[in-house]
Amino acid sequence: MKTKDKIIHAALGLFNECGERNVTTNHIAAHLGISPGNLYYHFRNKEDIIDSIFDQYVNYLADNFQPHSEGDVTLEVMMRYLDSMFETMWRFRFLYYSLPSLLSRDPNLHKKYLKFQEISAQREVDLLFSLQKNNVVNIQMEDLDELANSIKVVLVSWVSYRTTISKDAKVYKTDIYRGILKTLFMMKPYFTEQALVDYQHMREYYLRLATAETVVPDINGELF
Amino acid sequence: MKTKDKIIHAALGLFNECGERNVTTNHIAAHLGISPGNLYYHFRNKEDIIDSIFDQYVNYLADNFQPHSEGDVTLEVMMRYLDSMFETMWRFRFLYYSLPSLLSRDPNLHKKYLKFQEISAQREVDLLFSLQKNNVVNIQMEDLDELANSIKVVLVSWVSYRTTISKDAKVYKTDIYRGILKTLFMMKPYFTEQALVDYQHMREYYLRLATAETVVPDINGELF
DNA sequence: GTCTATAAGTCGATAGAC
DNA sequence: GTCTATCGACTTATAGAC
Repeated sequence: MKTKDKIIHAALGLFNECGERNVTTNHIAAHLGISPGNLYYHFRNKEDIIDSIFDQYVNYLADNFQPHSEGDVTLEVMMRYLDSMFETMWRFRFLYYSLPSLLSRDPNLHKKYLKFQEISAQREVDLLFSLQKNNVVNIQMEDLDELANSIKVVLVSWVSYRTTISKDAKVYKTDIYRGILKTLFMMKPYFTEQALVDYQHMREYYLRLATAETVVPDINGELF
Repeated sequence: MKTKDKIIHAALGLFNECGERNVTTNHIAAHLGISPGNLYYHFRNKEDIIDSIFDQYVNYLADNFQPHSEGDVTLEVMMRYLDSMFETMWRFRFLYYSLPSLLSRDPNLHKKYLKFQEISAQREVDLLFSLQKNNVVNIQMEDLDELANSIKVVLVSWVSYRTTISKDAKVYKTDIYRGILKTLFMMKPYFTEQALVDYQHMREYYLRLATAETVVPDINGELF
C-alpha cells in the first residue's frame, strides 16, 4: 500500500477510535512509524486528510448501494438500504461523532456534505414512495416527506446519540443494529397489515444482533 | 452582577455563538475586559466553567418545568413540556452542539448528564402514559417506551442536526419550532381522532412560528 | 479581587539535508 | 520520498505585585 493510502487508513482508524479532535498529525505519523514531515509531503494539512476520507466515504456508499431495481421494492429492499447506510456510518463513524464541529471548521467539506445529504434525502423519499406503490406502507402523501426526513434525522444522529448515552463514551457495532431497529419502529405505524408480519420477523432478526454479546473493539483489528 | 456570574454569563453567550471548542478562557476574559488571571481566580479551569453552566441548565429546566398537575394531561400540557425542553436547549444550545466531544473530555459531566437523561426519559414515558389515560393517544403498551425514546433521540439531536444542514452552520430560533413540529409529527400516528383536531391547530401554530422571518441573532442581544 | 507577565506545553506546518 | 530539526501561534494555567 502506498504511503498516502496508509495515512488515510491510519487516520480513519485513529479518528474512529479516539475522535478527530484528539488525533494530531503527529499521532498519525507516529502510529505509522513515519515522520511528520513525510506526512506533510503527502497532504497539505489535516483538513486535506479529512477531505480525502470523506471522498472515500461518498464513494464507499455509492459502491455499496445498489440503486433499487425497477422491480418490487419490498421491506427487505428498504432494510438492505438501511443496513448499508448504517454500515457505512459505522465504518466512518468519526464523521458523525462531532459533525457540527467538523463542518464548521471546513466550509468546503460542509458544501460537499450538504450536496450529499440532498441526494440521500431524495433517495429515501423515492424508497418510501416505492414501498407505498407496493402496498408495504400506507402513508398520506403530505406525510411522506416528513417521515423520510424524520428517519434521516435519526440516521445521521444515531452514532452521536449512542455515544452520549454510552458509559464509556464509545459506540459499538451492536449500537448500529439498534439504530436500524429504531428506524424500523418509526415506520411501524405506517405498515400495512401484511407488512406488519415481515416487520415482526425483521425486528426479531435485528434484536438478536443488537443484543448479541458486546465485543470490545480490538484496536489492531480496527486499524489493519 | 458578581464577576463569577459575569464569567458564566459571558461564557454561555460565547459558547452558544462560536462553539465551546473555539472559545478559550482568554477570549472570555477579553470579552469581559478582565484579565485571564482574574478569571482563574474564580474558576479552577475551563471545565469548571462548563460544569457551572451545566448546573444552571439543570436548575433552569427544573424551575421552568411544572410537574404535570394530577389533573387532565392534554396535548397542550405535552406541548408546554416540549416547549420548555426546546426552549432550554436553545438557551444552552452549545451543550448539544458537540455533546459527545464535551462528555468524553469530562467524565464527571458525563455522569451528571446520564443521571439527568434518565430522569427526563422517565418523565417523558410518564407524560405519554398520562396522554394515553386521557384518550389523547392510543399506543400499545409495548410501544410506549420506544416512542418516548424516539422522541428523546430527536430532541437531544435537534440542535446538532439543524446546525449541520444550515448553510452558515448556525441554528436560529425558528429551528427550535421546527423541532417541536418534528416531535409532534412523530406522535401523530398515535393520536386519537378527537386529538387529531388539536394536532392540526398546534401544527399550524408552530408552523407560523417556524416560518417567521429569520432574525439574525444580535450578539449583544444574546450576551447582555 | 484584580492585574501583569510568563512558564510550560501542544499543535500545525515548514525548511533543508539525505 | 523520507528524515531531522525547529518555528510560530495558540492555550492553559500560575506566580507574584498591587
